[in-house]
Amino acid sequence: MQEAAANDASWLGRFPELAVLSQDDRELLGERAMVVSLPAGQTIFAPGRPAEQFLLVLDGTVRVQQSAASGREIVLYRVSSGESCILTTACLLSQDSYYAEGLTETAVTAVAVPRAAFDALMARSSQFRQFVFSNYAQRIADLLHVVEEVAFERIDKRLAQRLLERTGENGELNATHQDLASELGSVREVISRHLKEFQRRGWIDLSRGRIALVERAAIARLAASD
Amino acid sequence: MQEAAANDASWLGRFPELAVLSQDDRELLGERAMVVSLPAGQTIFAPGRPAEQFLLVLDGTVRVQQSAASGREIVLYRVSSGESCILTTACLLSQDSYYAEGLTETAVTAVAVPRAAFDALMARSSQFRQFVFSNYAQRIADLLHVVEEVAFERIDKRLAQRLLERTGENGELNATHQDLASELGSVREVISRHLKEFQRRGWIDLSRGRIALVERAAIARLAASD
DNA sequence: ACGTTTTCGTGACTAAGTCACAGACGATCG
DNA sequence: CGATCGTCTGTGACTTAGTCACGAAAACGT
Repeated sequence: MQEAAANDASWLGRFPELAVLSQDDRELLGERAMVVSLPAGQTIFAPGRPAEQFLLVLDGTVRVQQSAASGREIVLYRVSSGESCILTTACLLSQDSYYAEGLTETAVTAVAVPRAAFDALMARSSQFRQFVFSNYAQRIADLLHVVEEVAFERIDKRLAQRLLERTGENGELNATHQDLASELGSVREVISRHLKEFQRRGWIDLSRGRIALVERAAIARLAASD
Repeated sequence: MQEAAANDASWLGRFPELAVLSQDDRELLGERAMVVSLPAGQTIFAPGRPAEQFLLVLDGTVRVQQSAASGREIVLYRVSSGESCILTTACLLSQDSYYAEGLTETAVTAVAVPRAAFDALMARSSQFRQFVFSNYAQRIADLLHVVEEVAFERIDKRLAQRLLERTGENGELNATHQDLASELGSVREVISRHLKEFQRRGWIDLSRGRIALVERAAIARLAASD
């Protein structure tokens, strides 16, 4: 059995884009980065709190959302295994931080790269820069997608998309109507009425805090409708 | 009178954050970057078109917007003197580009930094990296702001904000109702009705393609209302 | 002056969000 | 087990936003 060194960097295997780093660069990450574990439901960044490290998620998911003063919320994107929190890091470094916050949705293990090591890698590795920029690009694309949906798409279509995205193998989803409303930046009443209508059409099965897909194909059709 | 060298970099004065670059780095920019002029109304980037250079705007403004299949549009942000187009550069480098496009709103002069020089500077100058990241942060903050507004704010308030933002000294704005609708991701009829109501209250003066603010204070009150 | 194009106005309708309140479910505790 | 309590869901009445269809008015060129 192989023993893991203190500065083990075997987690690098989770990030294919980092596999191309030089031996030196990998060693730097192994030495300076720390694997951290976080429980579910923890706020890992929020407005006003400076972000002092670059996080790479190994397991679990982090939900990044925006909350309005009214209490309404909208999910911007999720960071899951093999992805990074780069965007919000930079965002929170800026002076006027906007109201975005990150929450662990499940228990999360992540690699924390200290600011100094991050900067050193940006300086010496073009592959690392490539990794960082493509991460940025992905997140920006996610944000543009949110803008597009919220500005131009119907709520029933967006709801159908979320139901498909967020149900597991078994076709079930444990979420309240309010949870779904917060995903989409809408309100409970509207979501309840659409869910009711989906149920009336026999597409889903509703019970308290749980939704089961019955006619996945019909939902997919609505989700893909122009 | 001082003669400008072919590799003049006097434009660097427009970017205070780049003033701290070393002499070497400034020379690199002077040698490799090119000042370009673009007419108004030109598409400078669009989905599918690869972005092969990093643009720094010297004069004029670039409007970055998103267009839906339905024809509806929304302005994401504007890039003006002393700012850069960094965000969309990275975004368009990514594989699945979303529908964001950049248009020169006025005639624009800009500095184009080729990809290779950009990469070299990212490698050797921490100040340049700082500049790039703070530019990213600003744009991301802009996008989050758009999400917040479009998801949670009333259209009359957003319209009032835009009227204030986009009127000049003289309190006038040359724009059609459709133009304003495209700013906000809304539709002409809705904007027309709100403008009509503003006029009825004596806040503005309407004529074809032109809006004049009469009661700026009242509009500002609506724009700032919770 | 005439027809053309663009911009603007409006009514009738559908969709989304707000407000207020009632009922229903599920956990917990005597 | 049955009563109680917090959370979740259902619903009606209303406001705001967006859609559709059409027509009128203003600028423009010839």
